[in-house]
Amino acid sequence: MSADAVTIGEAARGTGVSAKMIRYYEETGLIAPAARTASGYRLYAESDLHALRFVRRARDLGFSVEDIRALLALWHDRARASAQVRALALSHVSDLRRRIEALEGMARTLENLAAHCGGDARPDCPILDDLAAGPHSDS
Amino acid sequence: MSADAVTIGEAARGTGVSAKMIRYYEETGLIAPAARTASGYRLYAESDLHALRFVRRARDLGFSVEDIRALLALWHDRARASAQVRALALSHVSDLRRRIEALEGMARTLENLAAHCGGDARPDCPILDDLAAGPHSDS
DNA sequence: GTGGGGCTTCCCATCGTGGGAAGGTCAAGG
DNA sequence: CCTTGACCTTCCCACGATGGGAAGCCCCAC
Repeated sequence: MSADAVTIGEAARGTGVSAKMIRYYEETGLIAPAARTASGYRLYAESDLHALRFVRRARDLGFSVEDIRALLALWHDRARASAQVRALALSHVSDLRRRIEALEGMARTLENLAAHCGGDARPDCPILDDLAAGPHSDS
Repeated sequence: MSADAVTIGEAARGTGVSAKMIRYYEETGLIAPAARTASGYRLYAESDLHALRFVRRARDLGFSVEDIRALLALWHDRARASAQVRALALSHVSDLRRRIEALEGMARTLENLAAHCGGDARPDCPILDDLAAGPHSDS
């Protein structure tokens, strides 16, 4: 099995989580307080790095830190029901889908407006006109 | 022509921008400082409400306050070239598309994982396994 | 003239992240 | 043994956009 404990900098390099964020996660109780050397340096064992990679991956998947707290609890709970994990993931998916729809609507509206905007040196621009006209349902 | 100046509360109700945000926009120079009554109350004329609705609409379209600053400048500039507006809008669209793609990737990955997760009471769950396995390119 | 609602400013919190200062530690090289 | 430089520690501040709330003034209707 691999190496012993490493310092925070190596942990950061090895997990893709910045040292700053590792301390933050510890401070907010997302991860357990790290072991310390006699002089106060934090030490990370392989299992700690594993947890950090878990957090990193979940952040990459767009989970909030609070969601990750729940996921980690389920992860550490050997008797967890997969239904809970699945529900959490699917709830997050629908959240993602909602955000995607919102962004899609914005993008479509702007593309429509831009399509009718000459893009030349004339000052007529339906984009500004639309903005000035106030909110309405997009096409 | 319509009414005279209104107070910040009425402006908020009339534009959908909270009083708090109106003050913030003024403080950060996004909108011009409002006129004041003798006793210090802010007063908003129809043209101010127009600008606030412009900001509101642009926020709804996902523009950052900094982007809106540029849009407002172009709006106020009667000799603006529509090309600039169009470029700003399209650049924002590609930003939106990038964010959509990122969210889409997350959603797809999670849906794949959830599809292989029993969702029953057994503790086997590929979602947690994947998170624990660290980052990899999604399927 | 009093009560209640609206306005003012000021400070604080959020969420996740980064920057930087002031100071202790450690390992390598002279 | 001492210096140097890279690393670590804690602490505070900042972002962007928004909301909450306190303390205090103002205005209108009764």
